[in-house]
Amino acid sequence: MLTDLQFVYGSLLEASLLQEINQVGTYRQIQAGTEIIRPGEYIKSIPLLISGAIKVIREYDDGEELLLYYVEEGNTCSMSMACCTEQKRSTIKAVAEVDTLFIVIPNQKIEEWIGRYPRWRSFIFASYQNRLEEMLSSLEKVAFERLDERLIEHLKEKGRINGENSIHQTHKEIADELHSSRVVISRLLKKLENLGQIKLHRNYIELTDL
Amino acid sequence: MLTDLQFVYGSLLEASLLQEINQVGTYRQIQAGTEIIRPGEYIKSIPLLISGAIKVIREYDDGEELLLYYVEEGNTCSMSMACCTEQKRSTIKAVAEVDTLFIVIPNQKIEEWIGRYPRWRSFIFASYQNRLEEMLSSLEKVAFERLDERLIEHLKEKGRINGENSIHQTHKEIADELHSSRVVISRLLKKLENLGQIKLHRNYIELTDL
DNA sequence: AAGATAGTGTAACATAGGTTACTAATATTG
DNA sequence: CAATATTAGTAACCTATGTTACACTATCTT
Repeated sequence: MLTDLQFVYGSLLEASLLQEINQVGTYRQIQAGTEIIRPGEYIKSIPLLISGAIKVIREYDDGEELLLYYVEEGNTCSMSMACCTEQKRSTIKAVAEVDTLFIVIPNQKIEEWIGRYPRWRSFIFASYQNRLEEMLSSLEKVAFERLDERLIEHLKEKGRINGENSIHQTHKEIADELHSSRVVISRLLKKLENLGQIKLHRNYIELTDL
Repeated sequence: MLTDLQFVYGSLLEASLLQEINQVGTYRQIQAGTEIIRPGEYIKSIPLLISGAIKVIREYDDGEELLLYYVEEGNTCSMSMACCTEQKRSTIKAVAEVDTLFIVIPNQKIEEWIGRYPRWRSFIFASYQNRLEEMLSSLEKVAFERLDERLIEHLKEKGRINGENSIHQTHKEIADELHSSRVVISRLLKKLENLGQIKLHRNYIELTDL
C-alpha cells in the first residue's frame, strides 16, 4: 500500500502523512460496477483513488439519474467529504466505473490532518475546487450543448476512462446517464454510424472515428 | 463594523477572530448593479457578506450568460476563494443584486486563519459545501425543469432577494439570465398574466399571486 | 415636437427532442 | 427446443422552445 501511495501521492503530500495514511487507511479493491455509496447512507470515510475511476451520480425517485462527475487517480470525492463533516446522509450514488483501487480514510482524521499537514489542507481545498469546476462544466454542458454533442462527449469520455475504443453500454443505459430516452439515443447513434464515426453492435459501440 | 460583524458572524466565528477581521478587513458599501468582479481579473480577497446579495454569473464571448448563485448575508463566495488560493484569473462576474454591505478579507489571511481558528475552518468548508449544493441545484433545474417552472422560480427568487413583490427587470434581462430568448420569455410571462399570477408593466412585473 | 430608442405583443414557422407503437434480432431460461 | 426477455431499428406524431419579422407604445434626446 505504501508504495502505491508514494507513487500516486508522493509529490502531493508530506512523507510523514503518507506514513500515517498507511497506518490508519484501509486498502480497497473493487470490481467495475460495484456500488460504493448508496443514497441515504451515512458516509464515515473518504476515498483516495489509487487507480481506476468512480462515477458519481444523483438518483431520483422516478428512476431518473444525472451523471455528476468521475473521481480518478490522485483525487478524492468532495461530495462525500461534505457529507462526512456535516454528518448528513448521502444524496448521491457512487459506482466503480472500472476495476478500482482506493484507500479509505476515516472521517475524524480528515479534520485532524487539516490542522497538522499544510499539504493535506491544500489537497482538500484543491479537491473542492476541482469538483466545483466539474459541476460548472456539467452545468454548461446541460445548459448549452445539444444532445448529439453531449452524446459524443459521453462516448469519448467512457472510452477514455475504460482505456478502450469501445463502449460497453446499452442504448438505454446511455439514455439514463444523459437523462434522455432510449429511442432518441438510438436515433442519434444511428446518425453517428451513418457518418462513419462509430459502429453499432448489440451491447457495445465501437468508436471508429471519433 | 465590529457591531455588524458580531451581529451576523457572532455565533459562527471566534470572538478573537472577529477582532482580527475588524483590524485587517475593509468595509465596503456598494450600490445595486455595481460590478464587483469582472471575468479575467485577479482576485486578491474574499467578501464576507453583512447584508444584501451578490449575484454570481458566468459570461461567455457570444454575450450568453448563466446565473450560478447568489451570495447572501453570513456567507462568502467560494468561487473567489478558489481563484484566490490558486492565483488564477476569475472566470466569473459578480454583481451586487441590491445595495450590499460586505467586508473584504485579504487572501493571505484566509489560509493563515484556517490554521489558527477552527471555526473559520468550518466556515470556509461549509461555504464550499453550500456552493456545491447550489451548483447541484442549478444543474438539476436546468436539466429537469421546464422553462416556465424556472421562470416562476426566478421571479420568486428575485422578489425574495429584493424584498418586494415586484421585479424590476426587462424581459430581455430575464431571458439572458435563464439563457432563453426575449420572445419566449414574453410569451410565458403573458401566459402567467392570463392565469392571474402576475401583472406585466413596462420595466417591471408585479407578483400578484405567485 | 420630431425623431430615435428601448420595451413589449404577437403571429408564423422551424426544429430538437420526447412519446408511442410496432417489428425484428439476439440472448436467456425452463 | 420452445418460450420469454432484452436490445435495437424505425416510423409517425407531439410539444416546448427558438427564430424571424413586424407592429405598437413609452421614454429619452435634441
